[in-house]
Amino acid sequence: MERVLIKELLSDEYIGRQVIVCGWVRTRRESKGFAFLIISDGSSQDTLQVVVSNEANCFEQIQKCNTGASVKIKGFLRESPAKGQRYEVEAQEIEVIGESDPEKYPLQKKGHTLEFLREISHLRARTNTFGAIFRIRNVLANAIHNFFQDRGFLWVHTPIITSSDCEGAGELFSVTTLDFKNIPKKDDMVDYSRDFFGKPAYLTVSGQLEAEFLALSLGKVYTFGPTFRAENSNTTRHLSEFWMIEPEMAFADLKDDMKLAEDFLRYLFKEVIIKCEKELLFLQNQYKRISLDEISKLSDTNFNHITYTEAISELKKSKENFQFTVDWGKDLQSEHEKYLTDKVIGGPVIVTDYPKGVKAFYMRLNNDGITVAAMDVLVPKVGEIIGGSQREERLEILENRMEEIGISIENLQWYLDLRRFGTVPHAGFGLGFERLVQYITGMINIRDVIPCPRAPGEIGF
RNA sequence: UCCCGGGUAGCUCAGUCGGCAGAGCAGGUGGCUGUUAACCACCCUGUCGGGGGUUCGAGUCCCUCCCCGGGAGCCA
Repeated sequence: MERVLIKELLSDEYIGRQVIVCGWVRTRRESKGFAFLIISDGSSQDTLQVVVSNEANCFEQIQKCNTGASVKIKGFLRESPAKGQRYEVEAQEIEVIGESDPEKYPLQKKGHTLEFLREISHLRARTNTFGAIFRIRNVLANAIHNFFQDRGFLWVHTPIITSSDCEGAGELFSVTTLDFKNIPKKDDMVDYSRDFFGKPAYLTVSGQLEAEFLALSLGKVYTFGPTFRAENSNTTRHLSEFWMIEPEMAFADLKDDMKLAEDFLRYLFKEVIIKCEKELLFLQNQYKRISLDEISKLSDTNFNHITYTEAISELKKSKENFQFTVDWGKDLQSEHEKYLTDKVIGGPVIVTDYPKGVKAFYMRLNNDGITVAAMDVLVPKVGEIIGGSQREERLEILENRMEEIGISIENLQWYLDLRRFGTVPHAGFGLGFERLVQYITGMINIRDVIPCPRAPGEIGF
């Protein structure tokens, strides 16, 4: 007899059939005549109620079915005579595969705070909340691939170890095999020629520059992989290791880029509603921070567009008492972004055409000479979820920008080659995967949407 | 890194003016019931984050360090 997942089991199809279910005990309720077990197996938001009659041979096994124990149960699926669940399994055989000492098992038959669960990351996926989050995370990851694959994008694998430290995307983690107790020096400086790669190496902060050369050969590509930032950021929306999706398209401008970003997000909202309705409903009821209706509405409506200049004028009009002054030329602060999404728009918004001074060197200079073809997708509560742009494809202008900002032209000759030989307009963006999951699940802290969060001082699991 | 708020039983938290260390939940035992985070009774549970100081006496006041949370900056 084959084992059946709870996800498949709870249906009329299995009524009256003998089945085997494996999982972990959530709770046990005992009485003289009956015992009830609640089992979860990770396949579904639903749990399974197992009824054990005191006349069954396996009744004595109940003593070992403490919270956390792993069990294999053989029995018949029945329609449940009591309220609270539609189906249940009437147990005939119970095998306790792995016991769990109730005095030591940290997960109790009660609610726990997210902070506490963060300290037991190796067990928290057994809870309703984290089960829901990680199933949603999986569905989104899969949907991301489907979206791009359906549209002819190639998944490309950009390096995790890089030598370029000039993207300005943040602080880098060094990668080295040098012996810290005996660091080779030359002229009082670290002699990297003796290091593994013969020069300094780092963990990647972005695969964009590599994605660009692949797009300028293959047409449409995307990356989906881990990214590392060594900033000492202690916030609810930063991780030191996170996953990023970076599509890049040749023969495309900012409008195409925006359209892609919008279609992309709408598709993901739609998919998660179709495939994770139970998970979303659970999170909605438990934390009251998301609404299925809202996500559903988002999956079907166009995003608002606003230029940076318009945004500044909206912010100046407002009577809000901002901590940071609003000035054309300065970057938008969190409080400004929140005001735009929550008060002005009331939903996600795409802000475009930022002053060149607040954006990266590779963004395409607009005809006005002072703004660049950039776009940020801002969402309520989380803030920036996507940052993208049309890239500067004109060699001379790009060189001038790099000089202006002080970026080594020498080290990026390969990047400039793309403008020397068959340059084309191209555009792309970066989506922070965890921020997407955070936005959709409504989790306050980004550390709760990734199995093993990496942040300053946090590398426990 | 900066600004706030915290750290007391396994978990969540109360602890007044400096004077015997508390509750709910969890756990254990017994009872009871097709039970639903069951219910009822009883029982068990402490490095009050670490170190130093003031005091007859410190969970409580002072200094210091560590850790956690929220906000900010940096960014996705």
